[in-house]
Amino acid sequence: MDWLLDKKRPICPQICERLCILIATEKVGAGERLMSVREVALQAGVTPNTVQKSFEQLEQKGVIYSRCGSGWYVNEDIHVAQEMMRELVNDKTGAYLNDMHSLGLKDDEIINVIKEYRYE
Amino acid sequence: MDWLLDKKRPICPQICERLCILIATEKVGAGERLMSVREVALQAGVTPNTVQKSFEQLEQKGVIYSRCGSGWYVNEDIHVAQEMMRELVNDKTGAYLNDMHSLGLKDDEIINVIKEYRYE
Amino acid sequence: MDWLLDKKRPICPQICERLCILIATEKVGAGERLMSVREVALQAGVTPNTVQKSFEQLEQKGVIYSRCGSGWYVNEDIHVAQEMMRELVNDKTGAYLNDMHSLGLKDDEIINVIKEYRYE
Amino acid sequence: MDWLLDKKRPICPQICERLCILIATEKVGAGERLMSVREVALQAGVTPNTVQKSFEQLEQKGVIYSRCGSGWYVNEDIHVAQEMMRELVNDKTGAYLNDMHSLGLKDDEIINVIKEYRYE
DNA sequence: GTGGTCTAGACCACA
DNA sequence: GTGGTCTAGACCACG
Repeated sequence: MDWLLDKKRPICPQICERLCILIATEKVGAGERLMSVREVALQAGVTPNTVQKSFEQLEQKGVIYSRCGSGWYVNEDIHVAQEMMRELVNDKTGAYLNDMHSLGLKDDEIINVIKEYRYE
Repeated sequence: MDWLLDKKRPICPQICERLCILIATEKVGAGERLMSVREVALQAGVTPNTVQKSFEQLEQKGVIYSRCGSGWYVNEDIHVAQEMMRELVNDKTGAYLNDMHSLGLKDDEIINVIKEYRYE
Repeated sequence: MDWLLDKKRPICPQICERLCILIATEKVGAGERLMSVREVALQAGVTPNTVQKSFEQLEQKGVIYSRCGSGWYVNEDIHVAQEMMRELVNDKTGAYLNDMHSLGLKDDEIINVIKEYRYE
Repeated sequence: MDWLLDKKRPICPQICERLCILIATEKVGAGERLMSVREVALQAGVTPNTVQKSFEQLEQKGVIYSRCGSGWYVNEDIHVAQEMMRELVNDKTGAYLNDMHSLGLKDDEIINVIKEYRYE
């Protein structure tokens, strides 16, 4: 699995988002066990500490839960994860459009910018 | 003028951006005098200290310059400001596309999301 | 029998406590045979491994003993179990009073809270 | 201020509780600034890291909020803090009574145990 | 000075 | 092996 973290931005929420996608898209099914904190940390190249924080945040939102000594498991109800994903898309899009408007771009110009965007 | 600052993010660069837009879009023309540090601070609801820092950063990039005892003025050449704006658009678009890809959306889905976005 | 385990806390000591209560309150009499490891594991919804460990800990404290190939039996002297129970009561009460004091309650207020507690 | 932390239990929730009491009892009024993370850390004799975590948990519950570079402030609505305190008392009492019942004690016996409890 | 984030590494108890 | 908690210390940008 690619984690492709953007090191310029806080890592913790990025991990949260990635895990959330795995769950919302049922790559890891309801009730199933997620990768361990240490495993994710190794793959993503960050410290277990940061990953732990991400897991805890998702737990607190009701997306996953932990069984001590055994691992982290996806909540039976994945509705929360899916709703969270929808909100993320909406929030980020809203913020982006806001920024673009502040920068003086009209809606059709924004779409052009996106279509013509060249990835490095 | 609305400053609409996001209190969760660093204030200083946000002020820079806003001033940059004013200049690049010629709301304040080349050679003209900008609002005073105090005026901006009052409008934006931040400390003059922060605004001062923003002005200095723009000066250092060659967008504006100060005349002792008189205030801050837009550089005759607004090319730099316009280039900065283009970079802003590009950076923000890149970050946004990155986020959306992380969230599992393909390019055409992203455009759909934007087209269907409902402003509140 | 309800095992009602708190999945947020270590399972092993919880099993120990429950077994200890059964013995101290003579629900299972001195010299009698306890449920099998597997039976307990099934009822409580944990792995036999964990239950086995609990039995061993109780054995080591002299509360029960195993007869090879036959199962686990309550010790003739249930004094140890009763002493353990008394300690449990004391420890839990101490922790509870500590918590309440931390939350700013005085001794008489604590007793009122308990008297007025409504079970759901 | 005494923090009187019980080093046998997790420190983080203890800090949360203490801060919550300060707010619920209006020792620190609505809108006021709390002690800094570092200050609490020094007083309580723990690392700033742990205190930071506590503050973040209270923020997430809507009890306090942070102003970057300035400090942590009590939310205008202290209702949340007061409700949180009530819940803490209730939850801990419920858990305690549950435990005591499991240990075979009746309500009046429990009150006797508390009245006769000797602090070390 | 402040909060925010992360690293590195330790220790514990549970499975 | 796993999660859970904490320490120690670093770096950054904001006020």
